[in-house]
Parts: sequence; structure tokens; C-alpha cells
Amino acid sequence: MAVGAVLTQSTAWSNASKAVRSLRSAKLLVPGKLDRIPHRELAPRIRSCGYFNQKAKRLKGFVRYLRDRHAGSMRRMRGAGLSRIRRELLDLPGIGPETADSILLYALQQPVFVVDAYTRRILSRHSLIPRNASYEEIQALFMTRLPRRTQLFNEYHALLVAAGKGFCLKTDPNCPLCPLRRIGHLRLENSL
DNA sequence: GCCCAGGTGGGTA
DNA sequence: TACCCACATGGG
Repeated sequence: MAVGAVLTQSTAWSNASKAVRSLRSAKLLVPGKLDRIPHRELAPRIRSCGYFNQKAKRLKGFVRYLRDRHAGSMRRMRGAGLSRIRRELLDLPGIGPETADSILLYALQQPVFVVDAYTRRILSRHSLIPRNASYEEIQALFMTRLPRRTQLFNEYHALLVAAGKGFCLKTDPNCPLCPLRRIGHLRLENSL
């Protein structure tokens, strides 16, 4: 999940998932292996997700951090505490807030809301946030209004992505699972 | 052939 | 602070 979070940066998941499968088939989805493999061998492996030279460096930066700070163990990393891990991740080159929060939510099951381009676009077009709202402002919007539950944040993010892609709304505007209907439950109208 | 995709960081004004 | 741009491939 952490590798996928880096590889999908500004890239369709369909392309990132090919790169993840390539790493898996080569049995490289192991921190120690990624740490030791030379850049020149790693980069071609993840070619399909684009920006492969940058992303190879970012992956190696992440596993080096995992090795040095958390004994190479995602389990140990998880035990280190949410705010500390988030700060550490943001200090890594090529790991910004969305990638850091994706790792926290999806790889470490921490209750953190992931804000992506779809989230920003949807809220902005419904005048729920100003155009220049910061990542943290948007994140706080959700985190102060929803129960802090990993599974709930996970589902909300998935629904926003679905809404962003135009799923559901186009096919059935009355669908009870319509993402925008769910977001309406947040009572965001008076926020920010 | 053109446009865009679930970012990030460095450069410039 | 606010843009602009490089990074790069694959699919519609």
C-alpha cells in the first residue's frame, strides 16, 4: 500500500498497479529488497507508472527511512504514533501531504482523511471551500465533523474519488449511495 | 496525435 | 505568496 501510494502520484491507478504487480512478481515488495536494489534496476521495473526515475528515488528514500527509524518494519512504524509518523513522512523527499496521509490511512490503518484533487474539485465547485483552501483546512473540515474511524475515512475517500470520476451521479442521480448525497450529511454549508 | 491522470519540489517574480 | 514547470507513461 505504501509503495502504491508513491507510484500513483499524479498517475491513474491502472498504470500504478501494473508497476506494483511488476515489483510483486519479482518478489521486490519487501523493504530490504527495495533498499538494496540499485536504482538502474528498480526504475525500469516501475516504468508503467510514469515519472519512474523520480519515483524510484522516492521508494528508496522511504525504505531507507523505514530501515533507519523503524527497524524496517511497517508494524513498528505503526506503533510509533500518528503525529510523529506524519511529520517524519513529510520530511522525506517526494512525500507530500496526500502521499503521507495515504500511507497513514491505507498502509497503517490510521484515522487520517486523505485530501486529493477530486476532494478539492468537488468541494470547490459546490462552493463548500474557497478556491485557495489549504490541504490542512480541507482535511480539518472532514476530521472535525466525522467520527475518527479509519474505515469511515477510507469509504469517504473512495466515494469522493467515485464522484470525481463521475460514477453514480451519471448513472443514477437518486442512488442512496451517491457520494454528494453522503457529503451533504456533513452539513458543510456553513464551514470555512 | 492530443489530452489527462488520486503529486511533489524547485525556480521565478 | 503565487504561479510555472519538470518529471513520463498509458489509455481514451
